[in-house]
Amino acid sequence: MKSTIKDVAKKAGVSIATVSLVISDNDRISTETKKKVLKVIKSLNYYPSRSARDLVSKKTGNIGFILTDDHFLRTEPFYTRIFLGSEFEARDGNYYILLTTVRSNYSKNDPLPRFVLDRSVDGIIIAGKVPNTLIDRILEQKIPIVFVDYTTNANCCSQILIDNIHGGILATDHLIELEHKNIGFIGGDINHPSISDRLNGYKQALEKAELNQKRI
Amino acid sequence: MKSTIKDVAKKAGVSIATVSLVISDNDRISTETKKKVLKVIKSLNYYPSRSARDLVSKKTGNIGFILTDDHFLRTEPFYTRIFLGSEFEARDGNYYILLTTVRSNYSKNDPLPRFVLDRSVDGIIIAGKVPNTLIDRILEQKIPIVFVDYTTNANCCSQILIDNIHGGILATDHLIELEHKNIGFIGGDINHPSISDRLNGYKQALEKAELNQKRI
DNA sequence: TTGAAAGCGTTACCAA
DNA sequence: TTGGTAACGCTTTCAA
Repeated sequence: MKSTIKDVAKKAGVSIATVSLVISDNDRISTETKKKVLKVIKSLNYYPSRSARDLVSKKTGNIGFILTDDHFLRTEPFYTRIFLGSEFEARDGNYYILLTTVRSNYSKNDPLPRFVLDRSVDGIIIAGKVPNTLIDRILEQKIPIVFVDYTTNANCCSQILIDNIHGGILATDHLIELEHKNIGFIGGDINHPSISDRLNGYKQALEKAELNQKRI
Repeated sequence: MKSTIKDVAKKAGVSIATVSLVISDNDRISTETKKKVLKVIKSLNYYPSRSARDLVSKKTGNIGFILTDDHFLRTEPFYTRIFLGSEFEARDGNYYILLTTVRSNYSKNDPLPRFVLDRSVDGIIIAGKVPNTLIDRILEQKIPIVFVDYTTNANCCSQILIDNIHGGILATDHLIELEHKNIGFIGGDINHPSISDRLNGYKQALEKAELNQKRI
């Protein structure tokens, strides 16, 4: 049976309030009691119940992570890496990540991710391009969003972006320096800001070099 | 502000007990009240609080998912697919998946995944080969495990396996039928049951065909 | 520095 | 068929 804060309190001979304070590392607890309680906690292998804690603190301790299924299944595990990185950081902050994929052709009638419906997350990370309808509907729910590698005109949210324009310039410049004359551009979904930015950088570099440009 | 079961009860003119019964679709509620309550629920955009629910029901509504980081980051998104599939099914059952990766060289001193420490999951899925130390330590905590594409001698748990031996036979047979004479075998970690099984199938097929075998 | 007790939003039991 | 209420495990005032 999992031990509760009561068990700890009883065994340590203090009140549950004290135990709670020790757990939150409150400074108005004497070093002595703190030490004592801590020892009992360890001996009982006690961990606070997340649900009880969440219930009173009105937090969920979860962060939602949304990407489209095709992004996630890409052979190039770019988004998988971002997901993993998020998980690492979340762990540090004592958060869990709830991942869900949505169809890239998400439509108005598709249901919202469950964690937004039942408010199981304190905030949401959106990685890569997702349908705008979805974003709007989440925004309606007043859940904070952070974008990674995607930008939307809604200037609602923090965005973590790559300098794709500069990347495009650098890549193209490199080829120009090698004295290549016919430099093409292969991109994916041109509607994705990252791709169009790279194309942009590519064009800028070419213009600067006054070369012909060819687009594949 | 998120509405609670109390708000629903008040607006519907019933007790919270009744609302709770309606939510769990209990049959001893008259169709009439049920309809009424359901309408209020919708109008209030009410969703039960997960933490409150978990607290009393002593469930977490979460399933842990463990794999090693290198498995997850593989270019071939095999395990990513398994993860996604699990997520789909979990969704159906109103569960969330908590994913965590562990280092493939997990050692005794590394911490257990947080969700096992604080018991944030009702059960765990382990995909692919993970260190045995880890498995043992989870088992100690009496958390149910299901293995996917990995088997351990501990016959503690359900296991979902691929018939790799037969797969190895099929592949080798195919090449034999094409009259190839020098058939090699390229595998990954030979300690992974899946790989050694395939090698096994390969050998069996060769023996049956009385060919020389070569191993790369 | 510590403790008592209210309250968080549910579920489940027992009455009505 | 419905309602009252204890209980879940914790945090957080307010007192002591």
